[in-house]
Formats: sequence, structure tokens, C-alpha cells
Amino acid sequence: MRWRDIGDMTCSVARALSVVGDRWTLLVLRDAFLGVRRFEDFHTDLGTTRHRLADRLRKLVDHGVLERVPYADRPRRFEYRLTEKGRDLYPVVVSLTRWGDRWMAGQDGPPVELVHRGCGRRIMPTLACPECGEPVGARDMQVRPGPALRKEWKARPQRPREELR
Amino acid sequence: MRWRDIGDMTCSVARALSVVGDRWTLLVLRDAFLGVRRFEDFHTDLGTTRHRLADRLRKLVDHGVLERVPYADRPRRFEYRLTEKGRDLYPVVVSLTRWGDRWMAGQDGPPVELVHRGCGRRIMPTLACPECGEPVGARDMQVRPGPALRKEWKARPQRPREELR
DNA sequence: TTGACTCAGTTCCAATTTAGAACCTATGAT
DNA sequence: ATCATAGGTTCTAAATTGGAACTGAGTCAA
Repeated sequence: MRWRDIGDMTCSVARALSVVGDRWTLLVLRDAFLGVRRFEDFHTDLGTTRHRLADRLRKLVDHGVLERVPYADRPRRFEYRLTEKGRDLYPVVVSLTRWGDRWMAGQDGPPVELVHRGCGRRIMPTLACPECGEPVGARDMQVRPGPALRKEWKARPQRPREELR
Repeated sequence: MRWRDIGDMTCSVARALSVVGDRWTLLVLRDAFLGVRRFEDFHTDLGTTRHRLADRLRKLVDHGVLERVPYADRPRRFEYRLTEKGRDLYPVVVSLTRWGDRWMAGQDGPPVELVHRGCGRRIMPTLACPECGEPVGARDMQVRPGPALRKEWKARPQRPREELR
């Protein structure tokens, strides 16, 4: 399968990755969440080529993750801002941060700290059940086919999958 | 900058992406969280080339995200299981799922549903503050330099960043 | 004991993507 | 007139990925 076709898979992870799953895109978004908005700032911060960067920004705008808004005339200049769709990727970036902090940090500790405006404490957001509020890990969740898959799973049963342990 | 150097950045997102940020790797992990463990199953499920797959699995084992454990002698066969480090990537995969469900789903709705074993309800885990329990979005959090960055930020001040709005 | 089949890869080559550097355009400042 | 700035585009070489075929160890069935 070609990478450009993964957006057609019946899988939300695959579809999400068809937008943000290529090199640099999630780093562009990390910068966006840190407040970076201009081409030159992305460029100096990321160190990727101008060519790649222009391409990635264009794609993110096409997908509605960023919007390109003018901030100056004469000469006309644009900056890139997160849309609601883009801001909704925050959990992805935070989860990567958390994992990087925990498993890949140097001896100086984490590069940045987060403060929750609500309660004022320095925290790292974690996954929780929105109904009962309990923290959630891989083994706390059970998977079952949703509406878009129920037919498929009946039509061609696969090797039975063991539970995750 | 070359992609292979991003693991050296002083940034947890970049370091995390140096492990899981290339094509197919997060889809391999998605499968692993669904209970897939064997080479052939990954291969038929993902549709990537055997070459790429072997390479990705090897890298994930090298990074300690998966472990290669024998499940048969004569002929000796191995399967790939998530380690603790690997299972700790669950929030990343769930966050991608959530975003894909919300912004990229077809008209049939989400492909899979998750049930919280703790309370028995069908939910999608969300980000929350582990101290006060409130749900958390991009605008609820404030960033400040952590231990590993405080010196750098003092040494070379950057363009002042506006708050995320 | 030959042949077909399974699983887990490896090898080779072509096609696609990325990196690095230079160049372009419009404007404003010296 | 020359330089600087912001936001790109164009070109070529290098690296990565995709597709297909092949290997090898063992099992099973005729």
C-alpha cells in the first residue's frame, strides 16, 4: 500500500495520520501550540528546509488545521494560526510530550513545564474516562467494532485476537 | 536539519517522534494495541511492504517499545509484544483515534468503540488535569521553560511569543 | 520423498520524498 | 544604489519507500 492511500483506510488513526503523520508536521504543530505563527519563525525553530516547510504549511491549511491570515499589507504578509480543528490536536502533542519526558528526557529533566490555568498547579495532563473521571491506560480499555466496522468484521472474520495484557 | 538528528533536539515531542514519527510506525503500534503480535498479521493488516515492516519492527525493538519473544520452536518463531514503554504510548494512539473520529470519520461513524472496564461505559478517553480532574484543552494550559531549557532561554531570548488564543 | 504450504524474513531495483543551497519578489531603510 | 526582511520557489543530489521475487526452516499430506 502506498502512504498516500492510508487516508482511505477504515481506521481513525490512519485517517489522522494521513494529515499529521508525515515528517515535520507534528513538529510544526508543536511550534504552533507554543505560539509560533510566522514562516521565518517556524523555519529557524525547526531547521527544516524552506521547501518542506512551505509544503507542510500548505497541506495543513488545505486540511483546515491551520489558517493563513494576513497580518500586514505592503508587503502583504501572512501568518499561520491554529483553527479549532488544529487546536483539537492538542492531546496528541501533549501525549507525545508526556512520553518524551518520561522515556527520552536527558538528565536535566523535561525541557518545558505546563501549568493548568484552572487550578494553578504544574501538571502534565493525562488520559481519563470522561464519565467516571478515573485515569485510563491501555489495559483499562476494551475495543469493539463500531458502526463503520460491524459489517466488515462479520463478513470476514480474522484470527481471533487475544486481549491485551 | 536531517530527520535522523531530531532526537537530539531539546524537545520531548521531537525525541518522541524520533522513535514513532516515521511512516507506518504509529500504525504498527495501533495494531499492537488491538492485539496483533505476529509478522504476518501486521503485514496483511497494514499492507506495507515486508521490507519496511521488518525494519520498523526491528527499530521498535531496539528502542524498547516492543519485545521479540519466542512463541514456538521447530521452527523457531517470534512475536512482538508491547513493553511497558510501548504501552505508555497508548495516549498518543487514543488521541489520534479521537481526533480521527471527530474530524475525519465517514458517514458510518467511528470504526471502533472503546469500553472502559472500570465503569463499563462506552467512552473515548480525554485529557484531564491529574490534580483537579478537570478536562484540559490547549487554552487551559500555560507553557514555561523547564529545567533543561531555563539556561538556553536566558542565553538567547527569542521573539516574544503571544499567548495561544 | 516429493511437493505444497506456512511463517518470517531478505535482496534487489525503481519510484517517490527529502535535504541543501541558491534564487526570486516586494517593500522599506540607509 | 545598496542592503535587509519576510515569504516563498526552483534546482539537483541524497535518502527513503514501494513492489516484487527469493530464501530457509520446518510441517503436513499423498
